[in-house]
Amino acid sequence: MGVQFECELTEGGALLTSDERFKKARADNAAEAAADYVELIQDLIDEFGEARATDLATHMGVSHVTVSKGLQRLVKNGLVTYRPYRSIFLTEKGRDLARDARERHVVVLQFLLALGVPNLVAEQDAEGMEHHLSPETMAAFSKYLESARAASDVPKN
Amino acid sequence: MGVQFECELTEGGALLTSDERFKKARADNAAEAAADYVELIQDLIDEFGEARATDLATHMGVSHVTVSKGLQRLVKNGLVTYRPYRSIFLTEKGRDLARDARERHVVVLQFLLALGVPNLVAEQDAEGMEHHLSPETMAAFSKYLESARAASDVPKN
DNA sequence: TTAAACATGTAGCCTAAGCTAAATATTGAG
DNA sequence: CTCAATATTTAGCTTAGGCTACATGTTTAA
Ligand SMILES: [Mn+2]
Ligand SMILES: [Mn+2]
Ligand SMILES: [Mn+2]
Ligand SMILES: [Mn+2]
Repeated sequence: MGVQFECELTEGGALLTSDERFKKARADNAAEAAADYVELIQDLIDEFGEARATDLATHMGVSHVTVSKGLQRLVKNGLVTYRPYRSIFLTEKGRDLARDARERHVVVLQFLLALGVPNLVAEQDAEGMEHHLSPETMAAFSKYLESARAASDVPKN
Repeated sequence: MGVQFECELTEGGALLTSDERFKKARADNAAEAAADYVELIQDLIDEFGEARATDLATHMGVSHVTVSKGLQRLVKNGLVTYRPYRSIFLTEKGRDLARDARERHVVVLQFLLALGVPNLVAEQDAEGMEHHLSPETMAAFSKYLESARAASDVPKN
């Protein structure tokens, strides 16, 4: 499986590549829910000391039933532990994913703001984009962010 | 339905917003497949004069069965027409969506390249990101692209 | 003109994510 | 201590998007 038919180098350098891009995008989509869950769980823990299913439902705009099933999936995937009617904990793996998710979220958001995108819109776009950024693109965003800060932040010197 | 509980303005300007972001991201994900289909169909028509189901399967890296069902959904949503064993056509609505999808694809890709992201990676990230950009962010990307071009393209003057 | 190769469709299965309605567990006021 | 409010789970349904195996239609080369 994988690149079975190289690239179809369409002379014009046009867009006729192979399946890889699409597969990657689909995989990213599948991982999206998990990342959003653990990120939010960590946020709730940081702000309120604990995360409960109801809070997740409220903040994600889904029913509590959806959250319940979602949590069962997270447990199955080793990202979360919890006992019925108790608060939710992240596993080591869950915390790692949450940290990564938060990092992305912040970088993407700051980047969009630096580009001049209005706050609310930037929040929305970041929520979707954050799941589709390679390390290289993350690095490029960060780099831009730094130079943008350098240019405006310290007009001294 | 919608913003039922305004924003929970967490003093620190932190990330405790409400459900809207997540809902939008989910909707964008749902629309993603359709956009990718019509974009690819238009690309194939432009390059080869027609689009067939097999080609779609090959290029998207899914089985022909998945494409068959996908096409039925597209028909149901008024984006495509086709007769069994014949080539695939976009409706007016389908062409509009394809045009929009291509525009986004190009802008996002060019933007990432301008930021210094390597070609292959940029292709991949663009394939996912392109579905999560508001008009505002698109505009910001375009603007950046123009200024970047102005800075390097015409060193004269 | 017919058989093989190729393209498309159908049957039937799966998982993720969503939902409502209904059952059950926990918490908290009186 | 008990009953109501709140939280959680379960049952059972939906749609999108995948899949394999198999059936059927179309093209093409002998
Ligand atoms: Mn997100
Ligand atoms: Mn996020
Ligand atoms: Mn795409
Ligand atoms: Mn695209």
